[in-house]
Amino acid sequence: MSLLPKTARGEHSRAAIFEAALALFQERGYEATTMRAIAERAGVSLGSSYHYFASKEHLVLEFYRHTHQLHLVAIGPLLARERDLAARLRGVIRAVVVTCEPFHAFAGAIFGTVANPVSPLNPFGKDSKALRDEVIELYAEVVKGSDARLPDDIVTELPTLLWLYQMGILYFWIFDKSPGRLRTLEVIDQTTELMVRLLGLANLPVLRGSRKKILSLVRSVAQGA
Amino acid sequence: MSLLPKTARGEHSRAAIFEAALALFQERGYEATTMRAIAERAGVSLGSSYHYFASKEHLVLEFYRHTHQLHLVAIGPLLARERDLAARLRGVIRAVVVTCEPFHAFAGAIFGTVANPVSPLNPFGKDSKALRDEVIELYAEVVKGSDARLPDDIVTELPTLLWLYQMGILYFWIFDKSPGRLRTLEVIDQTTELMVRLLGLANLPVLRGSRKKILSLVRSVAQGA
DNA sequence: ATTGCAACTTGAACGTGTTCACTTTTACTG
DNA sequence: CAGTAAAAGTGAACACGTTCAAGTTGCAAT
Repeated sequence: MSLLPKTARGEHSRAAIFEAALALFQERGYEATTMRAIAERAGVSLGSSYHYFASKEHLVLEFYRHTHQLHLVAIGPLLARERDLAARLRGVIRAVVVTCEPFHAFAGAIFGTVANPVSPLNPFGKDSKALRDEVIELYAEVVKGSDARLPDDIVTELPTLLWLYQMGILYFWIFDKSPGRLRTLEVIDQTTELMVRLLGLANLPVLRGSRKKILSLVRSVAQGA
Repeated sequence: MSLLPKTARGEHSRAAIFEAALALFQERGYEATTMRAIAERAGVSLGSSYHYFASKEHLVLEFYRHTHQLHLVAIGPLLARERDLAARLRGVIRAVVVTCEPFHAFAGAIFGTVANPVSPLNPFGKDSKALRDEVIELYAEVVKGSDARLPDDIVTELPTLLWLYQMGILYFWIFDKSPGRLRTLEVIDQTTELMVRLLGLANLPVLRGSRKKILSLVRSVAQGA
């Protein structure tokens, strides 16, 4: 049972535990970091860690919230200034990998847990719903704040698709060993441009039938999860 | 260190361990099955299990090989008879989920391990290369054996894309709680039809530019992994 | 038959994440 | 201030996956 602290002392402990975990994850990697080491560095007992975080995996969930906040801060100016959809998308997704760069070394170990349908961290699950909705809402903002004219049915489903797209990019980024993670940045530039191009074609007569089918499919799949 | 058996006795032990693991995974699920329980049911010691399988996860890799064999047997007649690409695709992918149906209950627990970039089971990794190549080769056969006329550049990249598509379907299938897994079958029918339709459109002038870009992107991504 | 050696087998021991019955501290009430 | 209940904290104990040094088996060569 993971509890929110109700006293100043509790808040301090919880923060110390998370900070110790984050530091150790970066120093040694996720698996080499033991709960005992985290507790020791945080200056609390092993049992106390479990008072605030239900499991080692839940520390990772907190890590996601943390990077999401960093991401939001990083893209604030861009979203306020830029109106072109392709540029907004490119900037936001680029900011994701830039924000996560300091954690690249242990991100791989974490992704497995996240993709695990059984894990409490799995993006389609209950524990991560709040954060998921926040991220999807962010992409709704990316679309709505642009000057692109898109059909309503697309506007409805696009944020969820962009959320999935972001996860795909992160998965690629994890494997990316190129210097400065340049390959990932290239892929981001190409895919965002391509997506916006295809969105522009969505009203072509030959494609309208497919578009309806695709959107109906997307709705059906999104609802299932 | 996981070793292949060199004597009849060794083969018997290895088979017994795998069969015990498979049975227990089905009865209790992946995580509730302990290596001790597997060893006990197989009639060997705990240490012997590790003589043939480097880890609990490697038992899952063997499980993949097993289901792949079942899948190959199941689709043999279809591939020999049917020439229509959409029908071949639909049949092959449907056969995947039908073959895996008996293992649905514990498939979820396994997928996390598979998606984990750090795990030896991760599909892009070394240990699973042989099996991955086999599956991609299967989809090459699905495409080549059809009467569809596709541009060479597409024929080259399509098998890998279909392999990825199959994994996507399996991920959806894991979450599917509908009776008889009907939703998954529906999604398969819709997506295969859609894909073949889009492949037919790939030569349209408006799309040719995008197609080149998409294929170049696919090549770049596939090579990265 | 004896030897030698590789294949095979064993289970105690290690470090891990997690649990839980218990103690200590904190904050509030009368 | 005393009392008390909630919050915070503790560490021994548990079951697990994994390792390893030592043991046993079977067979080919001498």
